[in-house]
Amino acid sequence: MRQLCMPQGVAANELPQLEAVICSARSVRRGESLYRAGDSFDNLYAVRSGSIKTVMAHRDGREQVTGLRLAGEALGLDGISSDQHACSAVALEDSSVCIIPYVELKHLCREIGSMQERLHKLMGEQIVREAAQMMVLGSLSADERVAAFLLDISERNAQRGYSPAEFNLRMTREDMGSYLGMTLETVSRTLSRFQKRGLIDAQGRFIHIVDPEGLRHVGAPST
Amino acid sequence: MRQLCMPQGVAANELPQLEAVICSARSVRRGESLYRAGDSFDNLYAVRSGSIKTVMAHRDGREQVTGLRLAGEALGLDGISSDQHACSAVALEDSSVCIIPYVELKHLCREIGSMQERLHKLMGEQIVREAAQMMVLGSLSADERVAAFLLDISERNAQRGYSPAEFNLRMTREDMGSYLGMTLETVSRTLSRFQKRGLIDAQGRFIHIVDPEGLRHVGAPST
DNA sequence: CGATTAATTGAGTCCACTCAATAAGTGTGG
DNA sequence: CCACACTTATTGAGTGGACTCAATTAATCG
Repeated sequence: MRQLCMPQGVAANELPQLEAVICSARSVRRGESLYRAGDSFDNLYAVRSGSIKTVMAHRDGREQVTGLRLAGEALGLDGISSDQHACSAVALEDSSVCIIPYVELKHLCREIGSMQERLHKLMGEQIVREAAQMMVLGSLSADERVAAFLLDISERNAQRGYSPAEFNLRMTREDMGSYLGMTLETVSRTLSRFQKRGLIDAQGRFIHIVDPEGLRHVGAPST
Repeated sequence: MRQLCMPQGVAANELPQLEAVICSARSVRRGESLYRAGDSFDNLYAVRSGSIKTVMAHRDGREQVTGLRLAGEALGLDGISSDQHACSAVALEDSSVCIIPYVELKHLCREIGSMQERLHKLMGEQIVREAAQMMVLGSLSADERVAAFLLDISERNAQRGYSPAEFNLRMTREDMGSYLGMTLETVSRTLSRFQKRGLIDAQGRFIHIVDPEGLRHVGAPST
């Protein structure tokens, strides 16, 4: 648990203080919401096990997956700006999270510089990650989007000490399509094509990346 | 200047302390970069006058506009996560910015709770704004994207005390297209069509929003 | 095991793209 | 001030990539 909740960048001697703030854990069953858009914002979370998607809704009801959090990653920053969550967090599988009360974390950040630094970096990382996803949605072809997504998951798995080559995606083709701005059919076709080209080996939601370099060079729209 | 640099949420009696941190201002000529992707991150900025776009580059050189900052808005948060800026900031017109050294701001945030709160909200707002833009790029049709963009600018103008109905956009059709994930030709055609429908009155980069409610109801892809 | 949800694949359509040509700005120097 | 070069914007014609609709097939789960 020490490694999972707000992990990097906190000096070992400060861990007890952080643990004093992390009051508790909570489990979330598959399909259940950790929080919903509009809920009052009280806590940040760190995914302890499992995986969670964040979903944002448009006025007219259309929904889009705006993020995916794997074990070890932080969650809930969307509530800071307005004291209400801007999106919903839904478990993709039975998961558990650490609860980090924001008010207490704020106080801790005023006492401990490295905690302040860590929280700022966490927010900064999300800002950069979302900007990168804007590039994916705005500039890449369907093939490139799927390739970029697979490589992103692969990289994040590697960082967290799991296999970068094999993983269980847990989300449906529809979720993937929603996150990547395309239809579930196009996602499915693209994965099938990647498989035929020998780039991946997909059995439903279980993905084996055979040729990461190949994925990295999946062609641009036309040029 | 008091209203422009880190404006809302800072109590009046704390302003002198904030002003001690805002060391200086800087002007940026049209087309010039305030900072470039890869530059070391030292300062946050507040746009004092003019407007600035942020641009992110893909490995292969493709660029995309990821944000637009108007007078009164903050800039530079993309550098916090890695101590290097993740995108470039380019002036759309001759502009000036306040320079807020990050290290000093961090110290101030540890001393003054409302400053900490303000910085957190600033970052949280950017996170939510970017998530909303992901929705625009992933779920909306070309017409809806342009309408959403115009309404966003209109709203931000209103918040800053300018006219929500008339404004000079300053960016080219290409910049708009890049930001909205479409080609400059499609942007141009869409604006022309809006004009024929009596939704807007556009003279080049000068936009007059005639029927904001109409814009809000620009149709979905098919349904 | 049967019921339901998820994934694959095919056929045909359409929206936004590319390519291209013209028009309208913008700014600079003679 | 106008003429020139250059950038930006508009509009047209035709194409194509991702969409919709539809029909199976494969998983998943009570």
